[in-house]
Amino acid sequence: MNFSTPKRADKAREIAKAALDQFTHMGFVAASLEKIAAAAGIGKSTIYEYYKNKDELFVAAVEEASDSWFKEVEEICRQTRDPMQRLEKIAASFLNCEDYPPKASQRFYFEILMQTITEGGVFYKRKYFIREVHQKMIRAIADILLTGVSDGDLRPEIAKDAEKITVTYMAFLDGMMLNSMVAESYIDVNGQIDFFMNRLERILRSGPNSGDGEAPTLKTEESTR
Amino acid sequence: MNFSTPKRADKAREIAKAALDQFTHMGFVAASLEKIAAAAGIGKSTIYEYYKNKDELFVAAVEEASDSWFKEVEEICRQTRDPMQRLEKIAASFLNCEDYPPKASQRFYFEILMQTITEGGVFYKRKYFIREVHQKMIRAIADILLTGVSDGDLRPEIAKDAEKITVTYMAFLDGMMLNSMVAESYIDVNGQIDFFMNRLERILRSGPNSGDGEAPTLKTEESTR
DNA sequence: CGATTTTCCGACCGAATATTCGGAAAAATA
DNA sequence: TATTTTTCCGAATATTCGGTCGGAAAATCG
Repeated sequence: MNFSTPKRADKAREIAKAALDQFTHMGFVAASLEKIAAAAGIGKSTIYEYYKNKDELFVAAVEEASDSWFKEVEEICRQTRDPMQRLEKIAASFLNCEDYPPKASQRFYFEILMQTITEGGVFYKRKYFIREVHQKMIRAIADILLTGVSDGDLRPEIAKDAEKITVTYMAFLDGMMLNSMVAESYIDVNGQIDFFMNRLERILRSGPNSGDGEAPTLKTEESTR
Repeated sequence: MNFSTPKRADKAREIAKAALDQFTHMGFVAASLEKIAAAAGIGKSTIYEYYKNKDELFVAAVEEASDSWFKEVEEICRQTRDPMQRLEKIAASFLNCEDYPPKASQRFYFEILMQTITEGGVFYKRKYFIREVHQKMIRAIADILLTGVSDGDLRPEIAKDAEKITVTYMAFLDGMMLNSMVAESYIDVNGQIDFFMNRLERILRSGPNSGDGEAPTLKTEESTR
């Protein structure tokens, strides 16, 4: 649509934010345009002045969310230089370990994935859009690893596996996110993250003996709980 | 409902299977009762003779699916004794590495999770149901690890971490499943699994220092390329 | 101020879809 | 065979929702 004037653009973003909020709390289908309009304090048909249809609105909401994700990663990287600490902080923020009850952002993340996966989903025929974001995420994480290597904080040998490690790390986060939502009552999510990050650190970190091999520096497992 | 007579029970399962098929291919919302009925070769309202409503039907479909998952794990454990091989086979079957195009079972798996996570989802107020299945899955995998330890195939020290390792393994599988559906074009899923399983093996397997000779199927990383 | 453009929205529309209902068809029973 | 019970389903119901339309209200312009 036409966002030429700044006023229009502002209003469009306002609507997108309200939409993001609704999508996040109730999912794409359940978040009806009526509810979104009500949340934005406008009439339903006004939405159509700014977005062609519900799908476009969802796209705008996704952009809103992904922007804030990358901003958060940037912020974390600004606050701490150590690569492992960065990864830990990103994991924590991704899994929202503190403010538990909401868990809203995770749900939205899965909504996006579902819309990409399911036939007829908003992104099913626009995978390129989600892939772009996804690849950008991978690159952001891989960069942390590579910077860690060139800074001498991580083993140099891992550079060639940076992407594989990144994908593994992200897959773990995705999976734990699911678990945390289904099984929060009997799975110690933070403990699991500690456990994983601990193992990961042994693989990545430049140890006293940088020799590859199994069972490197023994570390107390007690730190996980 | 009343499944007293065997005939009724059979028919109910037949309907549940047709429903599972539809849910799997189109998701909970898109799989209308009309389509399900058509797939089952019955009239739409006949479904209501066997299930109170769509939600109940979904529950039945989930039971159908989880049964077959556990049967598959059992079968894998019957076919191979080595714990790492078991885990690899389960991962492969979970991620459906061979018959790719369908990817249907994964989508159903996520449908279940979404129905558990999203407000108003079928399982949102029945998490206990999904948790039971989930915990049973964890137990099944953890058992493989513990059996591996007591058979001397895996390090004895890992026994106390069996559950944490299991959850990590499953979280990775869940996450990779998502990735495989979104990013199949630029992520080498099988390579990632090999990579993860390889690292896992180094942690779990009784090393050369335990006198047991080194792992028979130790892979080089090159095997992924 | 009057005219024109832009922004807004209430009311409506059509398409789905879950669920109900009444009775037909079939099966069981006597 | 006659009757009762069970199984089935076509048609109707109610509701929800995405999207359209025509015109009111507000802003902009000359």
